[in-house]
Amino acid sequence: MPELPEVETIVRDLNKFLLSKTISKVVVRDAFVLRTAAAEFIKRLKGQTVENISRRGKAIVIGLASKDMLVIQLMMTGQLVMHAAEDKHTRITFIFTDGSKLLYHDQRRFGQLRVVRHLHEINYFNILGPEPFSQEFTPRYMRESLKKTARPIKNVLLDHTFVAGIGNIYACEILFRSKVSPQRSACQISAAKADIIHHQIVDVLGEAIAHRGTSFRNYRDGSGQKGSFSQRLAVYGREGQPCPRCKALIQCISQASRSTFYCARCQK
DNA sequence: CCTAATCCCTGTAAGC
DNA sequence: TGCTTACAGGGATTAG
Repeated sequence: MPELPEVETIVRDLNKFLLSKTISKVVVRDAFVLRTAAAEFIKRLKGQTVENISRRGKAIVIGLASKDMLVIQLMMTGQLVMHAAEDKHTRITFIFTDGSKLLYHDQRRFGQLRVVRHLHEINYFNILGPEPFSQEFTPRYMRESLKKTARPIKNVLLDHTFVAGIGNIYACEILFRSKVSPQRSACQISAAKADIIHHQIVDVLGEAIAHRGTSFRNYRDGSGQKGSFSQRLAVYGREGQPCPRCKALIQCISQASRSTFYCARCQK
């Protein structure tokens, strides 16, 4: 379940391994993850040199010499790894002219890989909100956005049209550190609290990137290694364990068809 | 327009 | 032991 910090870690790894490499061969072992014809996908990648690698939201964007872009959305169980062995979950293998390989693994096949000329060909990029680390994502934007809706704050954080890149794990952790209940209606949150949540969004995501992400189940970085932020999770996956702040037991509830972990005593 | 619910997929774990 | 069922959740789509 890669969220922004995990995808950012992978992109930084790929920038070390992949830049300037030329694709000599693409092996499509499972065309389902392409959602388009394999022949066209292969044709547009073969012989192309990687010019740049970036991230937008939870999507990986690989710029090619042809000015086409390979867009990869890992969704829940997608992995993009160098120096790994192929197995039954290997859906696509990219082979480079220097003999190295990049594997796309995906246990549950929710991920998608597409080659496009412009990002707006993929609807995801058209509706995506600001990047948390961008100048657009200001405390003012945060306050104004929360005023507009009565939805629970947890659901708003998960809404990628509001801000890009936050998933279930970090939404829980951000609200814990902000001492705000995930069930609190967004429009009832004070300006001061909105500022705190804004600050925690930037802080938690930044700290998670510094720890190379969170490996809860499937996530692995570009080298197949786990991220260490998992050890710093205060509430996620900790139902029934004592709150690190007040020792009350962490609760698990369902919101927007996702599990929410929180401390009912110190998150108000 | 806004929001909630449902679906996609498969490995793992819990329950009978 | 072995089968069945529930669950994990990013994002598109459908329903209300």
